[in-house]
Amino acid sequence: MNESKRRYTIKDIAEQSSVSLSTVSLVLNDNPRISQTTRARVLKTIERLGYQPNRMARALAWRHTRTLAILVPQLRHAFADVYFGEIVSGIYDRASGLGYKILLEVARNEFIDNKEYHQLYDQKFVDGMLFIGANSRHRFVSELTDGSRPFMLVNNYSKEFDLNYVVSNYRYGAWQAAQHLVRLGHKRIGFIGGGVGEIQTSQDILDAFKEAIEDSGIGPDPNLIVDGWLTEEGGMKAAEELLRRNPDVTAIFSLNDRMALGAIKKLNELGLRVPQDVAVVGFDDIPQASFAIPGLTTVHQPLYEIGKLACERMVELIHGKVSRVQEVMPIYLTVRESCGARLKDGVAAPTI
Amino acid sequence: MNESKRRYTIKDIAEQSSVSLSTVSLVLNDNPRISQTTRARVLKTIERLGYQPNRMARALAWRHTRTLAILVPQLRHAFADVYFGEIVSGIYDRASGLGYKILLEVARNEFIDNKEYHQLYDQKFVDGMLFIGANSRHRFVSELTDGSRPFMLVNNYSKEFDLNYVVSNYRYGAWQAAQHLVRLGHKRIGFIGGGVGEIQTSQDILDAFKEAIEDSGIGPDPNLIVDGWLTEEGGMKAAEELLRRNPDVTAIFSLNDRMALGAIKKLNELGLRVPQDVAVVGFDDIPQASFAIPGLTTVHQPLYEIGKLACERMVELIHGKVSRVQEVMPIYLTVRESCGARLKDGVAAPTI
DNA sequence: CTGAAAGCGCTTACAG
DNA sequence: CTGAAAGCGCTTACAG
Repeated sequence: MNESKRRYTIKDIAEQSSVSLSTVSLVLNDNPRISQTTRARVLKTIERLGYQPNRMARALAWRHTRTLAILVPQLRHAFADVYFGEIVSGIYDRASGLGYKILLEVARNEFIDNKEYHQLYDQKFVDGMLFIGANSRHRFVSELTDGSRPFMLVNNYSKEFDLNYVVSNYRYGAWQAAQHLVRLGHKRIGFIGGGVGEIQTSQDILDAFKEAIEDSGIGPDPNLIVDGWLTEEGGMKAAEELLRRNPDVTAIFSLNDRMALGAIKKLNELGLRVPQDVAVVGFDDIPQASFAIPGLTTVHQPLYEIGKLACERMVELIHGKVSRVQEVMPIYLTVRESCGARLKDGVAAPTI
Repeated sequence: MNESKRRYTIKDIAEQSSVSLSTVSLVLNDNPRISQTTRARVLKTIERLGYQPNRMARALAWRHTRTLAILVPQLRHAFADVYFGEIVSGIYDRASGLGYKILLEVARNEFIDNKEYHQLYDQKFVDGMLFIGANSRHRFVSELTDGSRPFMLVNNYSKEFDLNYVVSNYRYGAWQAAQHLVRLGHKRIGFIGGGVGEIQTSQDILDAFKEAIEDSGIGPDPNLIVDGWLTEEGGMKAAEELLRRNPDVTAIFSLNDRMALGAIKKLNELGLRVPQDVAVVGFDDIPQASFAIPGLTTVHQPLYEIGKLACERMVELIHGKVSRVQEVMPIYLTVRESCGARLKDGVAAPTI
């Protein structure tokens, strides 16, 4: 039951198999040079002793660790945010299949000031890093453009720096959602934003929203745009402010689901019905969106798949199979009840 | 901008500082034996070259990595579950403050079959492991009882095995919630469970629920107990089944918030008002609970704090400062609107 | 097909 | 107060 205190090393295996250290190492690495018979013999004693090669020693000799870092911005309880969680799950699952371990990192101030984004690579702790949720204040990413340290933005991109990324088609998604509201006859549509001007994809959503609105002949109105800080609390406050400034609003486009859920909560408190009095559409399609009351119409982002793809490409980057990855994933509107287009559950929404 | 390809090593620092390797290593480890002057000199060239010690080499020499693994069960997109996410955030934040890195692991079949729960330690990949969400099928934990490999159950415990854990007082929490419902006059109270018989804390909730009900003179009724698999979908199905079997139900106690939210959704679809027709209480107090409509009355678990404490104790375990940790955290009911005790927002609930 | 030796980049007794 | 040397546990040319 209780294994002996000292772990076995390659030396033990060599001795007990009557071969050299090199030979053991070579079979450990599936080198075809070793004959089947000695290979089998070595494998047997490895099995018998339950030997596990020390990964630190291998990493030191190999100069890589088969470990990837997932980096997220410093937010309150970042790992409890479903948006990040879905992507992390995708990355983890793919990494696991490819034999990679996942290390968690938060872009705290010290992380940036101490250049830990370099240290992680240089201390040979990770082979690559995936950044979810980067914003314009994370200027250090500019030091990761040259490709010497495999780095990627996940579901985000940069116009300023030439970085690797996998991102969904935010503009098209936002355009679809806005068009949907317009086609439903709404003319006074409020916009609850978050991260606009700081997060490229937030900017994209707002831009596409404006474009869709104006394409429909509805003039832009700065009064209809408020900030909700991407949180439920923020969404509540934003909805309140929006209604105060524009009592005639009949629809709200929220830049993410968390704010949309907050907005619905506030609308409810104000005695306004969703969607009869005010229609609401969100963005992301987090799992909670479908269990909200009413079910939230929102732009579905394939978060988990984005995570998987990003991880896969990252490993290709590490192995030098590709030198640049800049991929855009399709994205579509999921119609539920909060926009009023669907009257009965189970009935497909009219695309008009 | 672009650093030279080869990273500096301790040897470079030694040469450029005109000292030996040992000396550099000793200042790296803050050894007081080194004089202030040479120490300063070495530090200067470390600074100048931007030298970073290779962590793999240190780990090899030290025989530990200052890395902790967080283990979760194999669930669909486990890291997107807010329950886990809150705890992970707590562990991460504390680990970060203590200079530890966090590695993610899922208890997949291969993880168990290949004894990766041993490998992780024996390959010197992690110094300790924290398991969130263990259930009775994870029998491998029995091999982690002897303390040779620092291991801990987070917000869970075992009656069968003598393991380290930090857990909240589930029984008392459940008892409070059940009592609350009883005092509100409910006599036909449905119970939506999940993991009962597999997860010790789930069993505890059910036991405490039954106890509270029976203490109040209400006889037990197996018909009132259904399984909702701990998910929103499951909660919806469970609520439906519960109402079908017991049209006279006036309250529902859900073993977690996710199912409670699903139950409310289903009640809504069935045209039943919460709390007027059916009161609902949940368990966990995930962030979403307060933004649900109506706000969910639920037992607040200090998930983030539990994660922090578990991490802190784990590090003490690693350093041999403690040899056993079995701590229970207090827990209390948070009253919102879904139980009907609170009529207006902002008004404190009567404890009766 | 196999082995001896140098090397990966540190740490830590042991001398001095 | 500082240095030479052995060691942590592997891998990988280089010989043979």
